[in-house]
Amino acid sequence: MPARTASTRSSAPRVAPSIDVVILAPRERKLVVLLARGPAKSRERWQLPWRSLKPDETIDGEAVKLARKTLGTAPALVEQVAAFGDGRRHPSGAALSVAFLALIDADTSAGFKGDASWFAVNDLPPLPPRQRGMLEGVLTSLRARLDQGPIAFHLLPPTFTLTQLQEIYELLLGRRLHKASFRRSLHAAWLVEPTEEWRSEGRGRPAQLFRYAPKKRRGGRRGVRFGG
Amino acid sequence: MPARTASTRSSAPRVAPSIDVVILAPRERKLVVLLARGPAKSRERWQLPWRSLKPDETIDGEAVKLARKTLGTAPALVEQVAAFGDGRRHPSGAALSVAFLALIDADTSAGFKGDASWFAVNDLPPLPPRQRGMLEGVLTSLRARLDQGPIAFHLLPPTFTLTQLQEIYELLLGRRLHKASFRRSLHAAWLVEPTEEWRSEGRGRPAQLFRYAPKKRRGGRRGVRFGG
DNA sequence: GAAATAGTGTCTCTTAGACACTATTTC
DNA sequence: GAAATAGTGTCTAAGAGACACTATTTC
Repeated sequence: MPARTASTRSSAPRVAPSIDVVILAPRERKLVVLLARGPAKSRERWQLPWRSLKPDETIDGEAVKLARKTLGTAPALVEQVAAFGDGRRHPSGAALSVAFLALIDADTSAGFKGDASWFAVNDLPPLPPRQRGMLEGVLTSLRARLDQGPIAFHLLPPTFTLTQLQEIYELLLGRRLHKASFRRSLHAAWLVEPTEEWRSEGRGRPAQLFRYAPKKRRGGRRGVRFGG
Repeated sequence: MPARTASTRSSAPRVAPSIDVVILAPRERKLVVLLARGPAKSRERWQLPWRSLKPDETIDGEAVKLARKTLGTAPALVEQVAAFGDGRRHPSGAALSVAFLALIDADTSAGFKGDASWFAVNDLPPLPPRQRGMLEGVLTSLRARLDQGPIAFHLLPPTFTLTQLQEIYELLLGRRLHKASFRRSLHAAWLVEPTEEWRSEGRGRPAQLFRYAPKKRRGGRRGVRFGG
């Protein structure tokens, strides 16, 4: 394992890796992502928020700072997804970019005022090619991790109705879920607890508000899934 | 989104990101990882195989080359896991390292001759701290992805017995599985097909050999899992 | 025949999904 | 009362795990 010196034989200049954040929120039954305006010289008008990594910085720390700076608030969750070092173009010119997922709830995102704008993930403006791939990768990873941990709760305010929670799952999974079955599974997982409050939203019976409150009761895993 | 120039305000020198591979194989009911000797000056005698990324290189391409060079053969699978840019020490001195998983079957790994050596993942020599974290991360990710796709098959030769397959799953999951249930699930997933061959391994009834042959019959997804 | 390993049939229990219902609100 | 939304009870079907069995080999 030779300890390579940082020689620059190659034609391309050495550029520090970039950190890119995909900031997501639910909005009117759509997933929306926060995009920032690119500099005037850039080919694409909109870009994922990014910055270059300097030596001595940790990627997770810088990703949190970048998300907070773009958003004006701290997101409910910031998590690394993957590195992208294909040959595709990135505004930084870096050979390597690290994609981060950040989640924020609808209420907080609605209060957002800043340079950046929200776009539905199904209806996006052109993005630099590598960022396009990063966004796809983040969404795929988000769906895959949905059943691994309680990430969906980060897209909701502290208290929420069970219908809201189910809508988040339906949004992320892209399919309808069975109401009674969804609630039974939720009950069995001991992830939420009811509050004393009820919310009346227009006509129809008011819904009880719940809060995320995981109990330690972890049932033994069952079965082996052979995913295609 | 300022397009930063590669200024070097910081005290630390700019070092290109590293690419590190975790090459795994099954061996006598243990998972083993291939470690290379570090250079004389390095603190740890053994290291994950790594190299520095040069501009214009794609990380996936270079990871495959690195795995092939270390192993002498092409691994059955090479897949990116995550970037590690915590402050921990890496032999390259890089601020950022990208971890790759590589899998190879027992037969091929047994034929390996080279500078590197195999170590059981439960009984490892000291590694550079960041590499230690990378190895843990790769193993965690491998377990999590087991039910997402048929990665376990990459740890087996082209034909194998169902008992071998089950042992791989038990190795990766760290728990015993129920034989009849395992086979029923496997049958339902249409992932393997029997060959005409049978293998007699010492005493006991010979086992039929199977090969990996996924059929497109994908049943509709069921259920929502609320992972803790 | 004993020991060892491969492979299967049946029962039970859990749970996802369907269906149909009750409950509580606004209009 | 009609419409709309929240929440529940029961049945069914799939599948995971236990148990016990049969099958085929070596010694």
